[in-house]
Amino acid sequence: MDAQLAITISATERETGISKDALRVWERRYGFPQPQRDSNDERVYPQAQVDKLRVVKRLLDAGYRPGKLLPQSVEALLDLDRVAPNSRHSIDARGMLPTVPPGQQRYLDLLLAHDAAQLRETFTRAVRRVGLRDFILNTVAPLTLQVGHEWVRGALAIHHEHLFTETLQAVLREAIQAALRTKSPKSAGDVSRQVPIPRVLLTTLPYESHGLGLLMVEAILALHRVPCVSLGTNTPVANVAIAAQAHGVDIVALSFSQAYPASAAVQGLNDLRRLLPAHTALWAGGSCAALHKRRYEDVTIFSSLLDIETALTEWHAALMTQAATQAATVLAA
Amino acid sequence: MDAQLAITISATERETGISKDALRVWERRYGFPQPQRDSNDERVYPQAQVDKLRVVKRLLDAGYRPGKLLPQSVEALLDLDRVAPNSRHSIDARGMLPTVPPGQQRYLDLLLAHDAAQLRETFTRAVRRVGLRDFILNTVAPLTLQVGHEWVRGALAIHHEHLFTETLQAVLREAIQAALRTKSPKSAGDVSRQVPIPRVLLTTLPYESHGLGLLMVEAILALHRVPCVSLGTNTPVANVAIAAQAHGVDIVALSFSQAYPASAAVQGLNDLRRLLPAHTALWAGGSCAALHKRRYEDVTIFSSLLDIETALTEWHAALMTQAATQAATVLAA
DNA sequence: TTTTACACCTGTCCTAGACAAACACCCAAT
DNA sequence: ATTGGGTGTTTGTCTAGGACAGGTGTAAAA
Repeated sequence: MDAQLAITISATERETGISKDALRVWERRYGFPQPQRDSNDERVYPQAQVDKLRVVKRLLDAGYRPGKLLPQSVEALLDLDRVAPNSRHSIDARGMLPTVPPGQQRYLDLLLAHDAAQLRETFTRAVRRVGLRDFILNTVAPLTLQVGHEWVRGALAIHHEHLFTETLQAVLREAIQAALRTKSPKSAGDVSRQVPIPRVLLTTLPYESHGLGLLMVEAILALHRVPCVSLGTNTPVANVAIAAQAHGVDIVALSFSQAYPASAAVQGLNDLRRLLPAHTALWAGGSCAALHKRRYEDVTIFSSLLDIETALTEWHAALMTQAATQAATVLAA
Repeated sequence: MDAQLAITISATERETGISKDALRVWERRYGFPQPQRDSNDERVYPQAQVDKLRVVKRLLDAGYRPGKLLPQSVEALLDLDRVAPNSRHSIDARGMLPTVPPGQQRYLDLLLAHDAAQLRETFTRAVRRVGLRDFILNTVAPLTLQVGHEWVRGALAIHHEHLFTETLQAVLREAIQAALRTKSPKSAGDVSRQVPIPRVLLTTLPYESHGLGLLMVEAILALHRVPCVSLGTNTPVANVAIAAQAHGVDIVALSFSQAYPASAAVQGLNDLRRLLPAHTALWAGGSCAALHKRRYEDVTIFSSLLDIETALTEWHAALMTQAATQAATVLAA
């Protein structure tokens, strides 16, 4: 039974997202993890250690450092995750909150009950009731954080998270299509009246396979009648730049989840900014810590989905100014 | 310029799917790849070598062996890919064909032209014209293979493939919803009349992030009024088993792409079969070589999407037999 | 023709050391 | 009180070659 629950170093890497190299060097330096050995003298990680590693990974992503975390017990770590985290280390405390907002408990219950049909139905009804915009801002965004939190806590298993993602993906895609099909934007008294519509390319960089963020952005933009070209997840930086030029887009928007490696985010954004033409705007959002710690040259950082709408109006304003300047130049000449 | 096109060993692993360990050991044993070194004496792979590695990977997945491939030149390798491959080594020759079927060239052209809107529109029209079933069997399935082939050849870039996948995903999801919404199955004179509908769980095992196969299966099943619970991609074996029981499904269906590591497929399928209750059927399909080479106990292997419909009628037949036997037993008692 | 035995091929794991980049911290200067 | 520039520490990833289990192909035996 114990042997059944112990897994190889490869499997541990896959399940925790911690590299084999890191697992070995932690063992050497901090004494944890301390895997058993099988008959070939190869590392075998018991379930309990894998569970602790998952919590460690979560806290690392929140900005804590390995030296502080690894010597501690699981209980102490879970306390860190429960308690409001060190403000120096964490930007976004929402995912850490122990209390479940009342409106969300219903979804979590359906998820726990594996009621796929009902879950989907409830999502669809919620979209109809409160509208796509409120649904995303007040339901999807916080619920996604909550599900991630419950998974680390052990309250939800991976397949719950998968079901959640898959169901929500289907609902959002349907809602996006419906929003774009609406011919006359009567109720949407916003920036889209007769002004030029920006062309947007949407994707994530390599190692980022979390695609819900992209769909949320796509949905918000669809409400403003901005259709997107989405490349899905895991697009290499060089290819993002090539695709941006080929599609002739005005804006490239990237999404980074909480678990995205900070160094890759920084380098990816800077590289991409260099590869893109100056007139192409670069937007980046998501709960990755590196986004909000660093400063970037000519990259717009979003800390909330609401910022998209602000940025959209700013983009229009910049375009107007530019057009006015050009007109003035022409007149002066 | 040369430096710009050279990448680290991590990036090479990511772009080719060949592990760092394998890259180093190939260099030691076969003399290829032979990366340059940067100022820190670390490996730096020029673009040309990465390109060759991609072709090598493709041929490895098709059943060739490293010892035969690595000493050869790129040109020789591309010839291997062009010519009909060794029948001992390859099960599915369709992906290797150099000729592009006439109906597909249109899609490839749109993809090359980055015309996302038109591509989607053309797909949608094709579904309406020939129906979802024919669309999948005659267009999506072969086109997916073709796109993979063109990518290895270098005719398509990664972002083309991403756009293809994303667009098709949206179209298929919409079509699936439409198929399920159709209340009365007038035209579909098939197995679904009053007979019990099997509950199906759909997913892929870890390291398999190719989700189009799942959507194709989901669509075919939707046409037979079989709704699926899909967990998306990359679900650990243990969690598939737990989810299958939690959802109370009759069938677990897995998809394996051509690049899926053979050993993982064999072990994953056998492990899963052991973890699932005997009355739960296990289906596996896709162009992974290991599926068709090995024999499995009580696992149904699909070599074509058409097999799904056969298996569905067989499932019903088995159910009837079982019910009849039970009834007979009751009468006898 | 099918089966068994043996040799070779091949990817992943191992150890242990080195180092660059990121981080934490302190102090001086604005 | 905040900013800027040190300095020392922390930390992930790279390096090397060796070892080995399991897969593959081939040749001999049934």
